[in-house]
Amino acid sequence: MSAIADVAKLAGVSKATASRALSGKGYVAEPTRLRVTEAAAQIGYVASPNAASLVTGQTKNVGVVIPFINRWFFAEVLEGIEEALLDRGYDMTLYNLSADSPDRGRIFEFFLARKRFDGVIAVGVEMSADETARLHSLGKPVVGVGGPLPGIHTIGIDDVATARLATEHLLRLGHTAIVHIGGRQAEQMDFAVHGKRLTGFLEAMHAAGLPADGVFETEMSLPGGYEAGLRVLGDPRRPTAVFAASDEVAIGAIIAARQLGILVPAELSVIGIDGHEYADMFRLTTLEQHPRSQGTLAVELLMAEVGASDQLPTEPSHTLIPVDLAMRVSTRAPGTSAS
Amino acid sequence: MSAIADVAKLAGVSKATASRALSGKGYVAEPTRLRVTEAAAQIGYVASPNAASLVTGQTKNVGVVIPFINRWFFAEVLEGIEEALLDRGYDMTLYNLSADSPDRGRIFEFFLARKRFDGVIAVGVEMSADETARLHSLGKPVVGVGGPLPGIHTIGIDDVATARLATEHLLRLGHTAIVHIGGRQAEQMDFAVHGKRLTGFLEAMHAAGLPADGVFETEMSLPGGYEAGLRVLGDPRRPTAVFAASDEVAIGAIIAARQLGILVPAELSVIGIDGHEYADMFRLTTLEQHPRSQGTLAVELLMAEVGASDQLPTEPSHTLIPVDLAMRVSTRAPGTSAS
DNA sequence: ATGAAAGCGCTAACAC
DNA sequence: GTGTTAGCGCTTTCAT
Repeated sequence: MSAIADVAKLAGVSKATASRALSGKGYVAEPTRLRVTEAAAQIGYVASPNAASLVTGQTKNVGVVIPFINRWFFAEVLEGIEEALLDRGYDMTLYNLSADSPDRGRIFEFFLARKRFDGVIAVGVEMSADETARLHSLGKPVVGVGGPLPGIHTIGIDDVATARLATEHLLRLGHTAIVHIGGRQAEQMDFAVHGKRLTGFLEAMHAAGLPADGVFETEMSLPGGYEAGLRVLGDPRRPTAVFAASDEVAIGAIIAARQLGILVPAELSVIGIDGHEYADMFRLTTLEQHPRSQGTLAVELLMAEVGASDQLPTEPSHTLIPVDLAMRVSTRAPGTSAS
Repeated sequence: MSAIADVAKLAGVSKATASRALSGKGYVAEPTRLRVTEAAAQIGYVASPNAASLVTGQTKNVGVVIPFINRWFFAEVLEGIEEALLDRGYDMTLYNLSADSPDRGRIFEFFLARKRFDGVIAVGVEMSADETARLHSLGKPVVGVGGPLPGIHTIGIDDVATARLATEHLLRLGHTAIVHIGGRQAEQMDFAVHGKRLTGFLEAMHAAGLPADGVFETEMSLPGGYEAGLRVLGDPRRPTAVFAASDEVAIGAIIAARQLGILVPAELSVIGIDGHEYADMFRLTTLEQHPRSQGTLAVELLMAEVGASDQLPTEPSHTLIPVDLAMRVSTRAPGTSAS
């Protein structure tokens, strides 16, 4: 006998009434509702989401596709999503989609095709037209975090503008020997993040009439920043400031600087992008991009679409998260020491 | 019409045969099987796991309960689990169970009660007798990572022994002024990890006939290690070696050391526990505890139980992951400089 | 080796 | 307001 039948019997009502009482949908007399909820509590009844999904089509589950778990920005977005989802009674199913792994195909063709979710959040995943089409054909809403994606609602920062902002901050302090350490252009992340941040840097330098020949490529990670930092700063004609394409790269570079006996920020200003919680510790200036809130916002966007699935789809938009210079600014004018 | 009915019609067989052909269970003539799989491929058929679960009770989904996503050890375990699960065609549903948040109750009483999974992996979560009982009553296998849990299979490292090993390594190098930086005893993590690692330290110091009064408590994180590092190393009578209760604390301490102009490892040896991938960069000696493999192993254990659910339950065991001194040893004898 | 029919646990029409 | 009935899409006896 189905579980809800037990509840119904115990409360002396029909399954239908029990269902209505428990789900809050449809008319149920208050005393009846009470008897049912009590009966449910007594047996410890929890509805089988499978059975419910089968008939309603709603799964109370959201799929998240993400390329990394163990990278600060992504982990943070994930925590934001998870918390927001939990609040709404949703489960989160995680698909760790390594950039160009052979699993990518399987995830789209098999895992996602199972439609175990009411919607999908793609974090930092640039989907091909084919992939978005496939997702759309499932008839489930999709939102993206990280960059514009044709046909779906997305949020993210303006990478070019952010990079320009960071560079301009250094310029404003009087730095002229500025170097950019960024991800390798040959191994772009999705949404060409490496390229966009480089572009912003170049734009700012050109606008200031400065040569922009100080561009160093490395892996977009802490060890990558470290490695590049050693290269950049080992040279006696080293720059007075570094704009790193991510906080992780920036921190790696700072570690390298200290390794070489260079004081940060007294002898070298470093600025990154992310608003990393460790920035203070490393004396790092960073631009705040609120990864946690990006996760929360993505959930809100998705929920709006989940609820309004029968409405006309609104024009897909790309919402830009405002990026601001974090309070913990510790960059200095060149040659300046203590604050 | 149900999707499998479409496949069946296209292949000219009954739903039952189509199901058998697709699932591989039951007798199907080879040519028939072929016709069915082709038909399925043609329509792009993927079985609805909801409907299947409803009748089989199998969900092809595993729930993971974990206190942090954004901490290196946990993120790494998670990636290991996710990969192993994906290989087996399983989905992973994540429950981010913050230590003592009010959500904890909700997760056990509501989310987990929904039984959307064939099993649960609890990572670094010490469950109360009540909680394990509740989980058991769902009739789904559970395995734990991090410490022994009564009644279920678990894996983890021997925290006391590992801490002793780390301390002994420093003693063997000739250090006598050794300090322990660990998590606050008042805010234990689950499984009393802080306490156990402290115990191992004290045991080794006592065995060596040394006073063990150098114990500093802080938050078990990178900033925590930094803060404690400043305290410990600011004192002119500073130690020659630090045993940190985790790599994150160790790295924080090293950052503090460099901030204070102390060279690591030339002037200060630091040892941690985790086998953190960033250890090299920080010149950190660390004990390898293979977090990724712990995730993989947990999945293997769980799968064994999922498959053999009708067998007699084997006696729950706690498997100790061997911990070894990572190759990247850079600790030094006191007062020693370059290698 | 294949098909017909029952039913997993629930919700949604539709009657009353 | 409440009960009756008919499925949701699949797997699984049980016949054949």
